This record gives sequence, structure tokens and C-alpha cells, in this order.
Amino acid sequence: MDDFSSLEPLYRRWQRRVALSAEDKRAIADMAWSRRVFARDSYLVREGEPTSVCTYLIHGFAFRQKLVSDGARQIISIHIPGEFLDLQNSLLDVADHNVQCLTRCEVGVIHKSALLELLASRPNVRRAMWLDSLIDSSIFREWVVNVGRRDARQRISHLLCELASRLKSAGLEDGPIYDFPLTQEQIADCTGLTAVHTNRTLQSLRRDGLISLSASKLSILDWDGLSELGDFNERYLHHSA
Amino acid sequence: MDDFSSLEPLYRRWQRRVALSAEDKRAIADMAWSRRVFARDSYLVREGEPTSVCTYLIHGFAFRQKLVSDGARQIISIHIPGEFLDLQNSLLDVADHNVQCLTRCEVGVIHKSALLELLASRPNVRRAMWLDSLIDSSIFREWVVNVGRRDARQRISHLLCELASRLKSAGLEDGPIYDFPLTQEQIADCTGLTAVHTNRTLQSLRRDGLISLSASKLSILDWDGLSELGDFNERYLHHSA
DNA sequence: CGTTAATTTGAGACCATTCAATTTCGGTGG
DNA sequence: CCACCGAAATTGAATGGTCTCAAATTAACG
Repeated sequence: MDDFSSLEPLYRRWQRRVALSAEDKRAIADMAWSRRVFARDSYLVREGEPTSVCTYLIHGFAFRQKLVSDGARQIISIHIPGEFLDLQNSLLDVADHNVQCLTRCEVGVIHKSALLELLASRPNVRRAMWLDSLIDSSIFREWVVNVGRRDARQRISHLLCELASRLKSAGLEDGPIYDFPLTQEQIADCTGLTAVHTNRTLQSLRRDGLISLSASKLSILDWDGLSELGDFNERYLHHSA
Repeated sequence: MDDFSSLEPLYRRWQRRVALSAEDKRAIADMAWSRRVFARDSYLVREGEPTSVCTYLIHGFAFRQKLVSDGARQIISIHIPGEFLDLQNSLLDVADHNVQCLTRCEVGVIHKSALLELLASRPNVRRAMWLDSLIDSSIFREWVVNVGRRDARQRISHLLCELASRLKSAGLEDGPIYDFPLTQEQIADCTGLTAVHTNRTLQSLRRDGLISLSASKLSILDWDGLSELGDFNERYLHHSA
């Protein structure tokens, strides 16, 4: 990767759980990265296609989604800089979901073969990546719970808390005001609601003084209130250990 | 493990994706397994507890679940014999969800340390386990979609198709009649519905001649109809490759 | 400053929930 | 073998959260 600082967020996250040696970092940086930029809404991975590359998010936001038979979309996770976007797809042979840019995205692309070689030769990196994928998995589980057993106000509160907590943990934002990349339609697709009901629910959260959200700026005015309403407990994010 | 045949379903599943050598199998069989039996409903893992062992399901059915603030339960996945129940919990330090027996369960228990040693020394086993956890992950994603963007008839149809497909793929049942371990209340907890509405929805599926379900026996009378209704595409199960 | 996307509003319909009561089923003890 | 029991399944009626559809308003952007 031409600009090594792009890997800093990655190292920072991994170091919290796995000790990376200088050689580990060198092996990562020495990989055949290529930097690319994608426009908002463009697809990075398409369901059903064979996988050949793996993408690391440097700047911008991306999300995973699946489409159902009537054309409705369910967003499955949101990704922030410093995260790999499709480890899952890369290590399996055929993509089982779509990955799309939420905003303009700068990414580092590596070939599957280079990735596999790195995983084979660097045990610490392998462990870090595996843990990453286990944490992804934990987030999916929480999303099942969120759309399955919470009402609209709780679902949206939970989503906002998760994003704020992850951004803060990654050192990208440290409140009280966040750059918030989701439109109301996208919030709806994350929470299994309609855009109309999402709009009404956001209004109700604003009316209660929990948040203020406009012009792509979110501020969480009452963290305790919002996280309690949304039944948010950050254990599932495994920020430490 | 005293009875080596217990590991057959595991080998069979892994062999579909990773070539296991005789030494690999020996290393697995030689681990310090202990066989235990748990009663229906008993907890194998509790959210929030530090993890120390890993459990392999030999006989019976189990499930993962999380509870929300008002006490409601969301089931996150169902597990069938031959699967590891809590790899995710074991490799992280604190369990982020509960694992519970659906029926009386016979399991093989191994200590985390023995598991980590196996993973460090046997690359093929490591790869097989990682793929297992990636497929788990894929199933979670599909469940997010199921509860997020499908109506009651679709959700239940999809669940029934998934279980049938996995049982068949594991060589445990080969329809048209399946031993079906879920009560209607549990189906409800899988699909984010209430038990009452689950009951009515099952009746509607029966009325349409898609299934017959009673006395813990499920038969899928019209696979094509049920899978089309439930928008079921088994790609996400990654049965092959 | 025009054009399109995003947000907001209203009213009515519907899917799913709630609560309570009843029936059926599976297992147990006399 | 039948009576009994609790769990599971079923039914009814009323309520409600969310959806649908359509239109209006506001914000974003070149």
C-alpha cells in the first residue's frame, strides 16, 4: 500500500487483542496492495460471484446487504475505516451477500492468494483476522436479536449506539457529534422497518431529547437514555480482549 | 472421545471442503474429550461468563439465544449433531450469547487449551474450523434478512427449509418426514413472531398443502412451493466448496 | 438556481400482537 | 389401563404497531 498510515487503524484494532511483531507488520505492509476509490453506492462484492480479492476499508463507509424475492433490501452490517469488508466472502468460494459503498470509499485491494499466504505464514495475523471474523459474527447475532425482538424505537436506538460505540472505539469520532452516513431509508433497511416509519420514529427520539440528527450529523444528547431504551450492552462488540 | 464413531459426522462435513489426513483425524480423536449428557433446556453456555471449554454436539439438538430487556427471547441458530456449539464463544474470552439444549443432548467437551493446541498444530483442522465459523456467520446473516424483511409465512417456510436442507446435507435425515425438535413457541423465537401467530401461520401453511407438522414430525409436502414461498436459496449454507 | 434526492406529513388498511380461555397431547402414577 | 397433570397447541376478539400509498416540503448539489 503506497501510504502506510492507512494501515494504522488496522494495527491499532488488532493490537488490542493480539501482539503483532515488527515482522508481522512488515509482512502486512509488503503485501501487493492496490489502492482504489469507489463512488457512493457502487458494489464491491456481488452475491453469487466467485471471490478473487479482499478489500480493506481505508476511508468512507460501506455496508453488506442481501435482497429478498420482492426486491426489498436488508442491510446486515455497517463498516467503518480500518475494517476488512469481505473476509467471509474471500475465504469461501462464492459470495453469499453483497457489499456496497455507503459513501465514496477509498479501499486497499489484495488478491486472495496473497491474503492466504499471509495467513499461512503469520500466526499472529491469522489470529487477529479470525478474531475479527468472530466479532463480525457476534454483531450479526445481535442484529438478529435487534430486528427480531425489539420495537422500532429500540431498534433505531440500538443501531445508533452501536455505530457511536464502534467509531469511538476505533478512535474515529469521539462525540458528542458524529458524522452520520446513513439516510433514513438506509436506517430502515438496517432495522427491518420502512422509511416512513423510520422517519416518525426518529422524530419521536428527537422529541424525547435523546438525539438530534440532521444534515448527516448525529449527536447523542442522552447516551444513558438512548442506550437503555435500545437495550444496548456493548459486550457483543468485544472491544477489549 | 470413547466412541470414535461420534466424530464421523464431523469428518464427513469437513471433508467436503478440506482434505483431512490420517494424522489430522488422529489428532482430533486423541484430544482429551469427555462425553457428557445434558437434559432438555439446560444451558451449555451462559452470556457474560468466561469461556473455558468447547462443546461438540454428538446427539440431539441445541440452539443459541439472547434475551432482551423485557425478557423476550430471540433464537439465533439451531444446531444439529456433528456441529461445534460454541467455537465463537471459546475463542473469545467472554460469551456473548447463551447456548441451550433443545432436546436431551449428548456432547463431547474439550478444554479450550486442547482446542487451541489442535488449531496451532493442524493447519487442515484449523482451516476446516474457520470455514465452519464463516458458514455459521453466513447463516446469521440470512437470519437477519429473514426476520428483517420477510412476513410470517415466509419466515417460517424459510426456517423449515433451512433445517431440512442442513439435516439432509449432514446425512441425518433424508425426508420426506423429519424429526422436528421445535415447539411452536421456539419457532416463534426463531422468527421474531409470537407463539399465537406462529400457530396461525403454520395452519395456513398446512391449509395450502405445503407441510404437515404434528407430534414432532415435519413433512414437507411441497418442497418447491415451500422454498419459493420462503425465498429459500441454499447458497448461504455453502454445502459444497 | 434548477433538479433530484431525502425528509416529512396524512389517512386508512393490515399484519401481527395481546390477553384470556379452551382443547389436545404426552407423560406419569395409581 | 385409565385418570390425571402440565405442557403444547388452538381459538376468539380486540387492540395496536407498522405499512402502504400519495402528496408536500425541505435539503443537497452541480
